[in-house]
Amino acid sequence: MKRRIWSCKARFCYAQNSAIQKPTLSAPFTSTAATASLTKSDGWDSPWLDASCILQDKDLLKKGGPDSKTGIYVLDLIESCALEPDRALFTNLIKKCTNLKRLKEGRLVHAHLMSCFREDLVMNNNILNMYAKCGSMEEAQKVFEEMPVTDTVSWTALITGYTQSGLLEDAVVLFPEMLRADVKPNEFTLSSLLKASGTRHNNGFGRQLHGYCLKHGYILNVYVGSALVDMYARWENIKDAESIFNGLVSKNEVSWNALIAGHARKGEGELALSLFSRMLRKDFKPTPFTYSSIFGSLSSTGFLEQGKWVHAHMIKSGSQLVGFVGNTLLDMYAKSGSIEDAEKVFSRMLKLDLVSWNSLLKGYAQHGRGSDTLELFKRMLSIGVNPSDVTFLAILTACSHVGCVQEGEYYFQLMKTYAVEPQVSHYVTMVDLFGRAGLLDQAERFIQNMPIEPNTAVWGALLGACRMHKNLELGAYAAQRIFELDSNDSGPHMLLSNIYASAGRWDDVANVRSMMRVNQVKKEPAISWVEIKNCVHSFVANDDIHPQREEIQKMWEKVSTKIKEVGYVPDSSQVLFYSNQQEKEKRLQVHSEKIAFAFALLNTPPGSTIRIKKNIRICPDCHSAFKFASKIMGRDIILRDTNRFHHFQDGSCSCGDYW
DNA sequence: TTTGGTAGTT
Repeated sequence: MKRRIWSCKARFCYAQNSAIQKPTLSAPFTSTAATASLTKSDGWDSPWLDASCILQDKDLLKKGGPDSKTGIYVLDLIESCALEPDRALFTNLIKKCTNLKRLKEGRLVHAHLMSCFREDLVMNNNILNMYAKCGSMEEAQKVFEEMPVTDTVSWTALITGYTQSGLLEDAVVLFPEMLRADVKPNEFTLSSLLKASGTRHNNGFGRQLHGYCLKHGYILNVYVGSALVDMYARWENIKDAESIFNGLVSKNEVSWNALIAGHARKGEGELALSLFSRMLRKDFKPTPFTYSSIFGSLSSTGFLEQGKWVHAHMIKSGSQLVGFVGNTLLDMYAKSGSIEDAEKVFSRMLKLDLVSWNSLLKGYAQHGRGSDTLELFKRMLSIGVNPSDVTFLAILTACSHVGCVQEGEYYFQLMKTYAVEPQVSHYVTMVDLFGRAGLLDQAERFIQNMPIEPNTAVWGALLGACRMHKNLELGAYAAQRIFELDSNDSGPHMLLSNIYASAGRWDDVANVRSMMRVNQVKKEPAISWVEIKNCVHSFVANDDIHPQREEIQKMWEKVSTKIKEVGYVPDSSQVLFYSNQQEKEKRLQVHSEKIAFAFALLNTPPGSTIRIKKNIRICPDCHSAFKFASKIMGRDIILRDTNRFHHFQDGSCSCGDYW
């Protein structure tokens, strides 16, 4: 073994130093000068280490050999190649470097190759592909430019390299150049170019490619077909994606996955799910990509039953809880309000990565499980996982959610220790933390001292806190800062209007409302969803077209009477969206989540948990009403609003009123 | 005798 290391060290130095000549065993293996020059010229830490690592890296030896064809190890391959250049062995070796993404070793093999296969088209294509796959596009381009002859494979390898490195423009410009050089693209070239086009904003080129594929019959190829479906789906043009998909002569799992992912990205969970069922009926087997898309699409809708059904399907089909599927499943459970299921997934995952830790941390934080968040964070640090900006956002959210101001400040400082630069979202959370705890002045000072320019979200956090603590003056100031930056958002207008309303300043309320009319600010309707027996029902405030309208009305009146008896006082602000006192008396607004709650009471068995989702932030009045209702009606209520969960149980809420 | 398409936590 020792002999091999030394002899190879010598040859590697030689290879780098004088690549043109044929390598031989008589190379100067003790040449420290050669080693030194390598260190300088190539920027390697130690060429000796790089050379020997190919021999000592058990992983490489295990993965790389013994070779299935020749039965010899990578190590032997290098030796044999150096002694007697052999086409098949060299090809094998460069392919191994490509597959294992071993750029440094690949360079060494390249240096050996230059002496004997300089003019060889296929060998050059192999080398070009190695650099492209290892992500070194400069070297790939250089090899390409120095090749005496190029063919479709060379161009394709280069295009694919640029596409996979995210250098889309570089990939795309090669297509006309290729045609000018009279080299014909094939199905490999086209599928790669279509992939690049899918992530570009310019649709014109993609459509031209589509035309080219139709004209030359490439549409029959399953790779080209799937890439076309994917391209249109990424442009959010699901209609065209679907019609191409339906017209495909040959389809496989990837074609289905491309379309399902298209629906998933648009948050169309039900459509994604119906495609999933169609896929099963046609005897296609879902892959990890399918499950990942489906779980992702269901987590954006936030409902549980259908997600559980797909999870059960995955278990039955024998699919392992691998990598990214585990993470999307965990995230789905956390976002659907079942943090217990998210914990189970976390504990059963074969391999945890940073995303897994962050997902559960975020889940805990959003569910108001402050101490669980911090304990998990400590566990994560103790096993040496490096926290990211996402990790710290979850930690700060947890602190804000449970009102731990000092801890929040501590963790904000801790970010420096881990060299994590605070983003604007971290500042927003800190303002939220101070604001919810009623430390409004401190929140304002924090904003004034920010090293980056505060945006509308930062001022919005302060405005929200002012609404909560009924601070008129500071609220108006924060709102003003927001209107300077963006005068079209309805959220801050409504918050400001509510602040004035709760103080009885009707003139100011009217002013804000007229300002909204002048600026043509439209309020998004508040919608609440509730899932009952696999079916999602949606409600808006003052819903008066629902078939069960009267029963719902009666049920809410019953609940409302009961909770008023034990101390619930409706906040007057809930009716202040109306412009005057008269209108207020004419119509009493019942918020959409209350209607959804009454509907769920009518349609679910006693004792079962009610899960509601709302598209905007829950108001203090509803928060208080649900606390009372959970006790009086004996129901657990899990309510998800814009970014957090409120778990109402026996008269209290998981967020400890830091809503 | 080398080149291709599908998922993504804040």
